[in-house]
Amino acid sequence: MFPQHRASLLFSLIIFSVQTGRDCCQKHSITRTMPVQPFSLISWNVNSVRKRLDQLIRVIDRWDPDIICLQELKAGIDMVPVDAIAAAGYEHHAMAAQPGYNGVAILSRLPLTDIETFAWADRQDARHVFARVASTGVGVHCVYVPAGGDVPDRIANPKFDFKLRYLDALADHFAGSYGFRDPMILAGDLNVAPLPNDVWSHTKLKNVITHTEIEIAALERVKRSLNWIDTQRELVGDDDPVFTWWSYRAADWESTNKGRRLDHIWVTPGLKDDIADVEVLTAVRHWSPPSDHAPVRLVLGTNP
Amino acid sequence: MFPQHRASLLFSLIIFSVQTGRDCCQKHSITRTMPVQPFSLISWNVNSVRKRLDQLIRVIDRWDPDIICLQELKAGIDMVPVDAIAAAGYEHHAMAAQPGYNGVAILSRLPLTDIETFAWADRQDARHVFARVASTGVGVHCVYVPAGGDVPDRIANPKFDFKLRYLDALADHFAGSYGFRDPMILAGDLNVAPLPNDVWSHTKLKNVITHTEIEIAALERVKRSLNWIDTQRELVGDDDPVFTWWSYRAADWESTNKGRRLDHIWVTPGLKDDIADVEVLTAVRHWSPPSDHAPVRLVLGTNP
DNA sequence: GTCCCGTTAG
DNA sequence: CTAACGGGAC
Repeated sequence: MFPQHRASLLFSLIIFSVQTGRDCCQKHSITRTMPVQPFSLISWNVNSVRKRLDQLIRVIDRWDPDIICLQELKAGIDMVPVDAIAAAGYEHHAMAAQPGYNGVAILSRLPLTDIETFAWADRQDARHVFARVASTGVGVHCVYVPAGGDVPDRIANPKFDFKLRYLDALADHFAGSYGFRDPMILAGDLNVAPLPNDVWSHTKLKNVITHTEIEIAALERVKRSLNWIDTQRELVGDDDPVFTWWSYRAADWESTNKGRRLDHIWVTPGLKDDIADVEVLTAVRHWSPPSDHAPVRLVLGTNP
Repeated sequence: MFPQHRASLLFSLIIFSVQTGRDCCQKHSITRTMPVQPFSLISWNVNSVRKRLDQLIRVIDRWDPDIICLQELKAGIDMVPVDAIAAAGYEHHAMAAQPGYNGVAILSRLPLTDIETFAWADRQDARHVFARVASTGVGVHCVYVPAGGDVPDRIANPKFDFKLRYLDALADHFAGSYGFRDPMILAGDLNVAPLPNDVWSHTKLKNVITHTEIEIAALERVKRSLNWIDTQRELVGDDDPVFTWWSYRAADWESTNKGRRLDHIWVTPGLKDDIADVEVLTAVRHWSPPSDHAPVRLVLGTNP
């Protein structure tokens, strides 16, 4: 069912620095890479890394990803079980943590460089961490976009306003700090289900947060900032429903299947042809005690 | 190690009503009983009946008591898992519950009568419930005496004052409402360790609540009210340490053994000769997740 | 240390 | 519904 891989990596075949030309103050030195062995990345909103530690180990045992992007750590930096994670083979990590809320981490079998954490839209939330895989230069953004509260109104609901400003800041950052040819992956809980088939009912959710027009437009701006490719839709097209999240409040979440696709893995255009597989690990949503999000797994293969 | 019994009961051999004579308004009709088969009762401060439900079932499976007295239910009446308890064979219960704190219950395989709940010392705490085993007339008091806070000073610490007033009210109730020949059992967390060998250090705990002189005197008054017999000390004497409680805050509670005997099972004088066995079920304190109290088990045998 | 509860957040 | 937190209690 699921292809099994040994720990692998993107080998750099052609390495050259690129200046985008649109920006005089390029932050990162950029590397063009070519995968010769499959490389896999799992993104998962764990809803508490402490409560989900056992399941994280199970995910590792079963899929053995090279990189894991976690969102909603919900633990202060000292409370994240880094020792158990390192013991499971992920000795390298880039993390932004805060007590109780938010928190993102990139876990890696291989050394990471250029680690940065970002706090957008005038709040110190731990929602965005970046790192490059040192050996290949591939950049990884792990992002947890604000949920946005209940009322889809910027003025009545400051959380919704924050969400939209967060997405705008993210778009500005990508447009201003990287080049189109920088090989990067963006993985995370983006808290927006942009397409009709990203929700169980396009009509019924038109006015509920995660599927409103204004959020979809804001996410589209982020996507355009670096011509990001939505790997899931690149592979399966837009015509089939794909969900990664099912509310806790429905006991029969699988039979009713009122899900949404809130978790995404994007790649920059240079990696588009390397997309070998993308899948939602729905099985994990059945494990106990569950996160409300299922992990998403991307496999990058050989570019012939 | 532990004698195993089938569900059993006290058969009434000689049944006659008794008037105490000291009180014109006797509340209960009284029955003199004689056990012909072993009868057992377990008293346990569970520190949340919800968190300890699995362990309660294990206790039942292993010791099969006729009556179970629970303290610190810590659940509102609708939150107590009575269905699971009934499924385990205890279809009859007398309960006083309140959300969050306190809460006592008498669980029984056999029908109960004369159920009463009491709230002493001007507070509506759920700390005392009474019932009679219908078939035998033996009365059972399940009591959770207030802990009393940290400072052993009636004036500085209202909780300590409440504890002492609670014990006084309890003594008055027993003296005023029952006769010496009424066969009754008092089981519960009395939150007092009266004897030197009821604590790990008589000297070090002389001024800590549960072992102060004034509490011991107050408990002694309760004991005298009906000439209650302390079954544990009746059987083992006063010279050996016996503990039923070990603080959560010591990880190595068993090796250091800094315990106290806070949980007691008393009987009225008529049942004294029936005491067959009393034991602290220390094994249960090892189960996970533990209560800080171990259950106490009383067996009443045949009176020849 | 463990548990309840209300609050905040999702 | 699930989770973290802070406060109170033991």
